[in-house]
Amino acid sequence: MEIRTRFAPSPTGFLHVGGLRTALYNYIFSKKNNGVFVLRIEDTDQNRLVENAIEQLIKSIRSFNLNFDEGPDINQKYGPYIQSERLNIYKTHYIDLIKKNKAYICIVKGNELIPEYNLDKAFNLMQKNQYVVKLKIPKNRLLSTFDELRGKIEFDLDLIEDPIIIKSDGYPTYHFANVIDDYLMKITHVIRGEEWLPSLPKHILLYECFGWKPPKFIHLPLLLNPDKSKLSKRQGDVNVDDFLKKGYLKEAIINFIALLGWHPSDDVEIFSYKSLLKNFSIKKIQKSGAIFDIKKLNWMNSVYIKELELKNFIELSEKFYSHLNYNFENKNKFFKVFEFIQNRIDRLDQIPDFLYPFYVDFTINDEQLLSIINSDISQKIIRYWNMNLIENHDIDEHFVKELIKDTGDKFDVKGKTIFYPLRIVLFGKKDGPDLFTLISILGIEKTKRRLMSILR
RNA sequence: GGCCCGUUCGUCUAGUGGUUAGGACUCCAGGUUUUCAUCCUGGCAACAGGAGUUCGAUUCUCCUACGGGCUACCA
Repeated sequence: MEIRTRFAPSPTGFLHVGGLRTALYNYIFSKKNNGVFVLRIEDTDQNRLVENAIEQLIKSIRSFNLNFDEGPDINQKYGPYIQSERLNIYKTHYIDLIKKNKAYICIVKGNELIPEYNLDKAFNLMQKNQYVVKLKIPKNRLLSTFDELRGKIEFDLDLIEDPIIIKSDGYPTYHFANVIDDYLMKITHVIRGEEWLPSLPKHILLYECFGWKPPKFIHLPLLLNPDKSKLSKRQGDVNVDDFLKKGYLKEAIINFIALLGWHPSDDVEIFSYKSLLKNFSIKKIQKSGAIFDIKKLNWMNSVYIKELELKNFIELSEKFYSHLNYNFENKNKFFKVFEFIQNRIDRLDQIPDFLYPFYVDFTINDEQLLSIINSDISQKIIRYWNMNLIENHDIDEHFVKELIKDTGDKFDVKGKTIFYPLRIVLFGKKDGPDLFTLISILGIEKTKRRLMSILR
């Protein structure tokens, strides 16, 4: 049988990292099995709709290459794929349930819901009254169901109240729409968040009422805040767009969230799409929640950044530096700068800070740095370098190394005593690129200008 | 409160009826880099607790504790 999975977000905002992980697992599982991945929009709460959210969601999902085979804008095989466009489908189904006595209506009177169990009366009242539809939960029954990860789960139905399946505005609730659609869209595996586990018996019961075979259920462990509560805004970013804006690479994000709740048997940490596809297995999904640890993401992101070809790195960085009005005409310098940067950042939004000293004639204000460059020995060293760096001479790595050695011999100093003042003057910081790199990026003219500018 | 789910280093996790309980991130130390970062090496650090089953339990069962989720005309 063809494997069919779905991702079914509500258009209440941007794509959430938890949502992205759910989408990813659904996608990978279907693709691994040569199956079909479906996108369905669950917009049955008219109060929480956010403008353009559907477009945004679709854009985000596609930008991570989680290409769905069926969805609102592609391949309408079992469409429409937007729930608000399926109201008539839900209607025939709930009418069916009422007729079968599996559901009943309640007339809305102010804050009260008054049930009407008599069929004739009910259909009559429905003509000119506001009503909701409730599912009848059988009493005195233990419902036994199954989650592929957790095994058998039992629920005492006496503890569950009759849930509303159709709201008074005519829209279905999640519980109802979700079951109807998963069935009609021939979904074989429902992979969704653990927060749905408590309502599983309602869903199973609905399948029963219609006489349908339910799909397999896999309830994913939750993504957690550092304090172990369900991942939310307030304690950091949750929108994938925010991560993109900070310069996390898509591949790194995918890799990282894939490992939040899943890991194969070996010690590998870095996974491409291909290896994810190859290694993924539902059996290896974790049961307990996973804290979203930004430090590990940062590390992983830096790994992905370092692996990039310089050309690709520059290309991906474009929107993080293009707004700066620096003169990037000197391509040789430009490449050298980025080569240097690539090894030192873990997020692309850190690029401007590193670009700054190379492209802007900064002044040094920090007390500590000033006191270093103003010391007698520093001034002597800087003057010595200014004398020895001569334009039109070949200033290569060897030359700079020799000059460092000379300086050490001449002034009887070494290490930081030499490097700090020079680097502060040329780069604005004690630490950073080695002197040869620095000089070769700045060029001899600018190097000398910076050296001279602080000479007393 | 009730119901459901969960519990291996601080974090993400591997693993097994008998292991020195493995890896990664973080942190620390050393080396390389006459700075820093990178890189390399090493180190710290975990089976929630109690019963039971068993020759032997981190692993199987039960209980407790703790954590989380759900408990809407939201998903």
